[in-house]
Amino acid sequence: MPAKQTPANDTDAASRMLQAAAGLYAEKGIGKVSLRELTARAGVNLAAVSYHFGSKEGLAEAVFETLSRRVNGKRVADLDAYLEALGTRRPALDRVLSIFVAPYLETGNEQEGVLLARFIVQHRLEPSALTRKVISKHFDPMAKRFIAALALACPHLEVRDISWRYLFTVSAVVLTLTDTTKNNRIARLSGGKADTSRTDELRVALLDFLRSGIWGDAPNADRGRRR
Amino acid sequence: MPAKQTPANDTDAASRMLQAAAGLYAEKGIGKVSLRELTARAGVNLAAVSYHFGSKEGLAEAVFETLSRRVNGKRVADLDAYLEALGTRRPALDRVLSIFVAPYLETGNEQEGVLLARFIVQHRLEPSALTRKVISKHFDPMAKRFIAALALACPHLEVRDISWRYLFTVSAVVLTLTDTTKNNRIARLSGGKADTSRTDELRVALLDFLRSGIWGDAPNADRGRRR
DNA sequence: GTCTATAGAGCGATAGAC
DNA sequence: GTCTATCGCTCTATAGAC
Repeated sequence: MPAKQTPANDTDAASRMLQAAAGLYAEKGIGKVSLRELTARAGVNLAAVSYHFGSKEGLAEAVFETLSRRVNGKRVADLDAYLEALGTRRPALDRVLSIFVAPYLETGNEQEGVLLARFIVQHRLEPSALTRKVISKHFDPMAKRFIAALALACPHLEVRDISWRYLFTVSAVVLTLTDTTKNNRIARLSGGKADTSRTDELRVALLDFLRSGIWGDAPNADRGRRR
Repeated sequence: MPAKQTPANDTDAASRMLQAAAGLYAEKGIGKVSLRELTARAGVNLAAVSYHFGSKEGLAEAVFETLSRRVNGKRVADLDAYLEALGTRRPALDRVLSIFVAPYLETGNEQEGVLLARFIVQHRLEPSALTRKVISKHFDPMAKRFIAALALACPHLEVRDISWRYLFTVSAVVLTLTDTTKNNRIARLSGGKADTSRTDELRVALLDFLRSGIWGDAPNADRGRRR
């Protein structure tokens, strides 16, 4: 048996369909991929989707179930490990946030971060039975863990404030991640001074913004305190 | 001629189509409205859209052209008036932000804020010729004005930082506004402590978050400064 | 000018041949 | 098991009757 470069999964029809679907979802949007286009890219027959996944929606469910389980499992595991290593000490806001945004910004996995962001945005724009199911199963429990961790990191805040700021954080992260092409909007507006396609700079700027926004220690307009 | 309760525009076929389109876009999403559904609600014939607007896309363009021109015109005018009244004094970050988020949160116009937010999110998720045109014509100039105003309000920041934080601000605002139903996600996650359907509380929480995030005066993880 | 009726294209799903 | 051929549906756009 000759040594193949690709593992068995890459040549398996079902795996090729999953890969093609993930790629097309990230590129074109989740609702804009037809079965004909998808099966052409995967190199399988039109009927293969129905045969292996039952329906078009079955394939999408498989893609997002797998992705969401893996990503959120890792986020919660990383958070657990960090909190456990701390013992009774207060977690650093910055570290909690880093763990939270990691899947969106991991270098080498840019496409996965974009796909994940697109999924959340799609759910907000047009929730479906599929997105609702995946969100409640794989995202809600993770979100509750992070809200609790943020509360530990910010003892001066009430749960109410933390909840609001978690919502704003998620919104800022995922919507920013939907525009990371070479000619993204903020690159145009800033003349290239800021550019979401430079992932490392994006991470630093994003974490700065989120840390300050969540911590909340800013001058109020009425008091007009200076730096 | 008997006195009618409704002005001429409300009974005009074109106006009824524009109103029906705006309502359906806000309720169901911009890409999910068929001509049959739209013309049924407007009480006109299926062919009326093509006749008055050329095509389905022509109608959408009319809706968003009008909305974007009016909303962003008002934002820029309000900003101008504020800056002019100040003379050479430094603008308050809070006031600049209030003017910026106003169209999204104005009470009485909730549906318009939602429609506006949906339009931006739709553009990020699946940019089209139509959204690109409206964004570059009606949003980009407004955005540049606000970035400049934020720079005046935050003299300790460079344009690069301001640009990043403007992007995060827009993202947080519009994506938050896409989930303001009675059973919104953050209401579920927080057990009702935070709830985007309570617009007044949302405004306060959002402006707090944005002001802190943009100003940037938060403890860094390494220094571990306390409140 | 306005509407009816339909053309024409693309879609997801599937029966049945192999 | 896999593929071809096709069904039935929905959509936008428009030609032509009124």
